[in-house]
Amino acid sequence: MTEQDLKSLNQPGAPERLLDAAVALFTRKGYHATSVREICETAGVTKPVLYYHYRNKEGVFQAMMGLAVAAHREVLAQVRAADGSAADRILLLCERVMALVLEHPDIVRVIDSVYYGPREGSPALDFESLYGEFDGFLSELVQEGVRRGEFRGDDVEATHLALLGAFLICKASLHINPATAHGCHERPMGLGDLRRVIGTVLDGVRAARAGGKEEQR
Amino acid sequence: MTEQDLKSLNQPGAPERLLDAAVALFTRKGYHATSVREICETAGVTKPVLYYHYRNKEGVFQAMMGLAVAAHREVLAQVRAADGSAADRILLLCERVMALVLEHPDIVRVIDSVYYGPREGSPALDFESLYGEFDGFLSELVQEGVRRGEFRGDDVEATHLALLGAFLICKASLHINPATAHGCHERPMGLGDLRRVIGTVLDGVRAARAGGKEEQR
DNA sequence: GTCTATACAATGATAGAC
DNA sequence: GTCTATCATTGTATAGAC
Repeated sequence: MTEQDLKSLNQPGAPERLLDAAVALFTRKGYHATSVREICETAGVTKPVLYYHYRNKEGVFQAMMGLAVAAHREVLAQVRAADGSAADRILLLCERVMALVLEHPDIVRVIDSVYYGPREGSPALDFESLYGEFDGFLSELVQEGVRRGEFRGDDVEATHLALLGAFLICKASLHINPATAHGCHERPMGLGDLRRVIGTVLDGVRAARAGGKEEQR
Repeated sequence: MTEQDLKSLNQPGAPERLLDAAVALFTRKGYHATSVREICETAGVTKPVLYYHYRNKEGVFQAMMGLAVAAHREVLAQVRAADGSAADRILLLCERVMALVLEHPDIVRVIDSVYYGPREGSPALDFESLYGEFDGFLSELVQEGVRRGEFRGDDVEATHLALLGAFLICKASLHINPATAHGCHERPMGLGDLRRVIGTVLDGVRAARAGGKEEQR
């Protein structure tokens, strides 16, 4: 191990420190309310250092997004390679993405706050690479389940949305403010909760073995 | 009709114009990024007028919240007074609240952006009076359904969360950015879509008449 | 209730030396 | 790559006249 490697392990360089500082501040104060000055002070560097490594404040945000998109893509690829029933794979997809979310709650909070935030003045967000790919894959899996006769096929879109909602409600628990926790979101949700909620929805769309509606195929 | 009434109908006073301008700007640019200067210019008044009628920028936001909470409370009271099966009342609750949401998309967008936004620097938000009361009522209705034998009672919390998720995913379509629409959210959802998604979840938790698990009662 | 005028801190960003 | 010094701009908020 060279001296260079050792240094980069124990003492992250300015770019890494800037990115960490930015994520922490974006989470706490939001993208707009976080000033370049604060990011630099937290990272222990001066402003021109930020403008040198990243183009500007949005550059820091986009660097963070790049990491998130890459990690998300990797998870999707893993699930695509897995086999099993449609229900198994839907559960696997949701679990894996949720695990990623729970691993990086700050980054997800920042991304969500931009997603649900205003359009003007916010950094560009590569929706398609995040929610879009997840959505699309989930939709494919539902259709596959219908083709295989696993699921009822009377309203594929509603099934897709109900599953997405189940995932969303668990992810939303990341945004709980402990000071004002309420109702269903008195505690953050874990993977176990996700499994139960997804399972409840899947139970409803499973093709009944005896009786019940049956269609196409 | 007095001259005063006529005036207030055709030419809303400074407070109303300020509130309308603020909601529009908060929606487009976000709470933090909207300046007092802009609100006043849009409303056609000068800054001291805003500081006179509302205490400051947050005062304008809280005035908007007050209207939203009042309207929401009224809807909940109407549904509480209604009768029917638990499933009927759950559907009614979701439909009525969704109708309110669709009536005031801008206000909901602003509230959501604060809910999902950062904690520091954001205006205080009376969660309990909005999501909290809705959550609590929905939970009561699910429990009522189990007591009556309408629903399976093996996982009341998961049922509650699945229903909440179904509502959430429909509401989330308000945040679609037409420029970057993706997957399931290519079009905004309407009341018909909500009914289908809620219906799909309800189908899954309904106590089977013949076969299937049956419990407590 | 509404105005003009202003105080004063903080912002994103850069020039130019080292 | 990193620094010091500085820029123009915008932010919230108020004093005091009418």
